[in-house]
Amino acid sequence: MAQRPAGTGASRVGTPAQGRELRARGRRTLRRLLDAGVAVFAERGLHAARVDDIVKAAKTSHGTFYLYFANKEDLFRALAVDVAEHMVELASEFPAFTPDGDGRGALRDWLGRFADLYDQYGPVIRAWTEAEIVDSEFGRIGGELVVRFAACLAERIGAAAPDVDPEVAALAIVAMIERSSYYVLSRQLEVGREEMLDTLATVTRAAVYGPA
Amino acid sequence: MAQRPAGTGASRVGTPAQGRELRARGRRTLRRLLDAGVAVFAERGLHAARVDDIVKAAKTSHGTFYLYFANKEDLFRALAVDVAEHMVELASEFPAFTPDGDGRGALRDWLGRFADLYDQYGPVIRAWTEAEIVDSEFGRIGGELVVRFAACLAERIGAAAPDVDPEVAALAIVAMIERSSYYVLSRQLEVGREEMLDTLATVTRAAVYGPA
Amino acid sequence: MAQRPAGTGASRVGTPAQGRELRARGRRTLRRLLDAGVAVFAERGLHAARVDDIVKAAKTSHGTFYLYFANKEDLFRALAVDVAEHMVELASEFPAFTPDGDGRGALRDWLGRFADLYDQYGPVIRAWTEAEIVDSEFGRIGGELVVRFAACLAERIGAAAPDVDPEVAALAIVAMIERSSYYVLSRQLEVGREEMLDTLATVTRAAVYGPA
Amino acid sequence: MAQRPAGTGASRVGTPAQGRELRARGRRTLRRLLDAGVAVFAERGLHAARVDDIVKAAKTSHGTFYLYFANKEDLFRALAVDVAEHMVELASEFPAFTPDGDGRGALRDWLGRFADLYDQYGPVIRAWTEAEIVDSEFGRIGGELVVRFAACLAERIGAAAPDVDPEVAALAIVAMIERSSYYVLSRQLEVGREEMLDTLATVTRAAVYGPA
DNA sequence: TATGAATGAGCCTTCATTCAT
DNA sequence: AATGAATGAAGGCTCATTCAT
Repeated sequence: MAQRPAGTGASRVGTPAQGRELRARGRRTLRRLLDAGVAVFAERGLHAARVDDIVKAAKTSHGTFYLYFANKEDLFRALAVDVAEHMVELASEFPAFTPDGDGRGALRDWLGRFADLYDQYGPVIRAWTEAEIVDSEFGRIGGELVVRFAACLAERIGAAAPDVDPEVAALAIVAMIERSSYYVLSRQLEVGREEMLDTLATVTRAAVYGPA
Repeated sequence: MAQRPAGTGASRVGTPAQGRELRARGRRTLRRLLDAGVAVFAERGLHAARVDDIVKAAKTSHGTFYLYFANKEDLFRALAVDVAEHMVELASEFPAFTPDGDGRGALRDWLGRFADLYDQYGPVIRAWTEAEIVDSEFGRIGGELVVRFAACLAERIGAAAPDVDPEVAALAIVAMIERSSYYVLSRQLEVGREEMLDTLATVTRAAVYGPA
Repeated sequence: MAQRPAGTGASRVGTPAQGRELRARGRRTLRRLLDAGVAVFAERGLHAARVDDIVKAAKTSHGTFYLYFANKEDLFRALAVDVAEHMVELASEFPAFTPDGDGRGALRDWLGRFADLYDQYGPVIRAWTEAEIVDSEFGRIGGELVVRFAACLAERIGAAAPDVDPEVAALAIVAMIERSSYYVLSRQLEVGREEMLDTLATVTRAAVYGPA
Repeated sequence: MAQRPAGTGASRVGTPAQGRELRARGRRTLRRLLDAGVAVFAERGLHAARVDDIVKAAKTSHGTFYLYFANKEDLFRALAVDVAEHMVELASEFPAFTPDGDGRGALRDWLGRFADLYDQYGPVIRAWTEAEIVDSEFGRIGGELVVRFAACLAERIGAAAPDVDPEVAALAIVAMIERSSYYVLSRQLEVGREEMLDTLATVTRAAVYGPA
């Protein structure tokens, strides 16, 4: 998804200053850098990741890195924006809650898609939590995303469970889903994907509809 | 490295076994450093925190810092161990679930105490998530803590909700509580403490007992 | 650490196996650093020499230094290995002893070559004795060198003077030659080069052939 | 030997500023510090030796150290002066060379006494060579000592071997003896004391009297 | 478009020395 | 006479960023 031909509306991540057209070679280099970014942020976290690690992983040079990104944060932002779009899209497809069994199936499917996204972009998502120091730029990007994400859920919850604050409940549930995915990914919780999805579906649904 | 002094009973932090006894002055310095650590980790996070920030906050010198701690991580560990003990203690007091109204009140109280702990030590707790790179020492401390914490809940949940994997459910709930506290503390969620507690109590209870 | 470049034939220093090929500019920088190392170690000794002194002498920056060497010791090692090769080579050319006058001339020539080597690399050789704490790496390099150096002499001595332990005698003579060169270089002994060489030739020869 | 009662001509090492009388306790502390100095300089060398090492070895405190010595160098100087006196004394007893067998026996005895001294004070002697950077104070102390030491020999040699520069020859021989002792002490040369003494006696004698 | 090389501010850590009790 | 505690100037090393080719 993350292409860099400047000037096209399709582009999601941008070159630092100059918005130059990229030829095939440039596009390949850019892609290598983005992929390397995901890999290195995954392995070392945002702060510990060095530009040197990234260019080595991308098999390119420091000079080249700065041809494509203004700095390390710029690369992170590019990845983050990309993830954000995916997540917002996913959030907008959060299934409507209904008390019948169908609702549960749709919810489980949706959770499966979230897990897929997390598998792919987890490192970037996690790096946000590392950057959540309030006044930093990343913190804001991450924070806004979570809030936006939660807002989508809040709508559905508002209808289904009138006795809780929908915003808070939604955020709580997002937190639950995100962290659970994280624990599974980082092997802190030794449990299979399917079991996690089942449990999350059950618990999430219960949390919204509440006890009898 | 200068060893940290043996415990004095009053505090649990900064007191590994091998240390020498500290005089009153030394104890005061140690306390200033520990407090400064919490403050600085809160403000800047683990990586961004500089020893210089900490000694300035503690109104002492670099040399003195290294008299009490081997390095920044050592200070963090001291704080982390302290938090861990508090949290494990709190976890062991997680109220038994009962379907009547009493259960909800106890749960809300317990959540209140968790929120208090988070107010005090949130920075340290959060810094863990920053350090969760799997093979690092901190990651392990933090990971183990969460698991232990969740295990306490799992016991109760196992009895109350036989149709979910208690471990996963417990971890999911812990995640929800922790992250929610975090969002409130970091002002990413603009909501009052009481509302958060109410909502969390409702949702948590519902999550465990499920829909009618 | 940035690896040091592969050898270019012209020089043997700073050229471990694994390194990348250096361009002309890089080679010049490396050479400046090596030369600066000799100069600074000469002036201040191994311990007292600061990386800062070295980079100033080489007219380059700290960062650059660490591009070529892992640390001060690594630079020293590079120089030491270089010296060691020269010395071993020289040792292998130690003249065969014969009781006639010819032997003495060859010996004097050889001593002259040793003195030349000492003029050029004395600082490094001397720094070894500073590092001779037994279990350190340098100590070992230096120690092995002296032993190897002495072994070459021992062969000749074994034949010439059967009534002394050739190894010990060789080492004693090496010690004498090295220290004398050192005293002259460090101006602790105010004597001209030629006189020193004459005396050493006489004494060394006498030491081997012994009294009538 | 190294007592510190100020004001008595017998004293060889002195307290920094105040020349106060020492009671029994003080004398014991002083001795512990001096002994610790020898031990630590032996183990780590002059530069690498830390005051902290010394006070730990002496089972006393930093504060106490500075009660007895102005600084680390002052302690070293105290030890050095002490050694110097012993060495000069020994040098003055260097046996007169005579071509008969008796001379060899006396020489061997003398070398044995030198070896004893080296066993005891080797570390300090060696530390000199580490400090021989020309313009340092220690370098001067050490250098002068060697020169003085050599001068004693030079007198005898001048008579015995008129065809070499006696000063140079003496220095060369001193160098040989000192380094050989060093190599044996530091285990770089695996040879027994007796063999070393025999060989040194033979070689030294031969060096002076020359071949038949 | 790519890259090898250089830079230097910034941070961590050590250790000789001083101070207060 | 002794000591625990404090200090801060050095000095080592890293790494984001820039430059010249």
